Amino acid sequence: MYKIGHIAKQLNVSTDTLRYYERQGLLQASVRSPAGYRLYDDSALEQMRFIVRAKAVGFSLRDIQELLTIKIDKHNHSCEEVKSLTLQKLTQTRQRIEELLKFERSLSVLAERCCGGEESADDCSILTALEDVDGSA
Amino acid sequence: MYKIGHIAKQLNVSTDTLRYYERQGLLQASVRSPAGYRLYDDSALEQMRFIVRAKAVGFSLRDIQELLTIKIDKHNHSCEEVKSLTLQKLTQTRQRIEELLKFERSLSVLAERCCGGEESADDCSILTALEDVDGSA
DNA sequence: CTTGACCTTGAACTCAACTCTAAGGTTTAT
DNA sequence: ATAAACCTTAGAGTTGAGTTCAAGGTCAAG
Ligand SMILES: [Zn+2]
Ligand SMILES: [Zn+2]
Ligand SMILES: [Zn+2]
Ligand SMILES: [Zn+2]
Repeated sequence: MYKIGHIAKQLNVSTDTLRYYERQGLLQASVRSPAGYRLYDDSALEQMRFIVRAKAVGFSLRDIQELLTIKIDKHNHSCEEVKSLTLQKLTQTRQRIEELLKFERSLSVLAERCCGGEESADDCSILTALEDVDGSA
Repeated sequence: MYKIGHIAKQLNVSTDTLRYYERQGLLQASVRSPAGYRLYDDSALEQMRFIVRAKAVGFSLRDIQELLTIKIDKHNHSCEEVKSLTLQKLTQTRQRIEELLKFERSLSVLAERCCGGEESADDCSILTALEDVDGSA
């Protein structure tokens, strides 16, 4: 049985994060010590690893809750549900990437055109582009 | 002179957003009507357009504040400052894109391997990957 | 027997960019 | 004259993922 600080170090998260996940219903301590300390067993540690890995591939805590619900009772859930969550996250991620790529292209163009010199910004092409109706943003 | 609702419609933002921008120091109404209504002139409208365009290329409201400070007194600011803000934002954007691309690749791999069928999730490869230490995440 | 490292709680705070609510005043059209 | 469509304010709520705080209890070592 491990105390919260031990788990935190193992998984490189803060104890606050572990308590927060508990409040969010993601990970309960297995038992409490007589003094009220949270005590985690190996299966709790494994569950926390699952959470950390799911976060590392881009799932939100809410997604992870759903994944855990399925994982805990696999037999009454289907591959389809899991894949659907994954594809949904994939779609969201791609949309966000598209949006950021637009930003990236606009910002590159703006940066390329500006001389970046020490002289006054009176004729700065970046400001001009943002002012003009014809800013090629 | 335009009332807030007029500006809001023109620029496709909410009146709340305009009031919020005012609180944030981004855009003051030119004057107030006797009844206390905000009245904007064309230069205020232009400034709001600037803000909207800057947002559209990915600048945050805080960035935009800095840009406006420069824009309002171009003569005492340099191209270098403007370009620096732009490059900084570009770097941030690229970093975020990199992060999301990692998510995207991991999620694609997970999704590809899962059959997505209606049968139970007992052997779902996605769950397995997230459980196993060897999850190729 | 006390110091320091650990643990507990609830509540408030953070960031960003709004959005919403309540309770009211103004303008315009019919 | 009254209803619809505006506008005002201060302040609270939202989302997501935590972090920080205050005030205190516990445990091992020296
Ligand atoms: Zn220049
Ligand atoms: Zn420039
Ligand atoms: Zn399957
Ligand atoms: Zn599957």
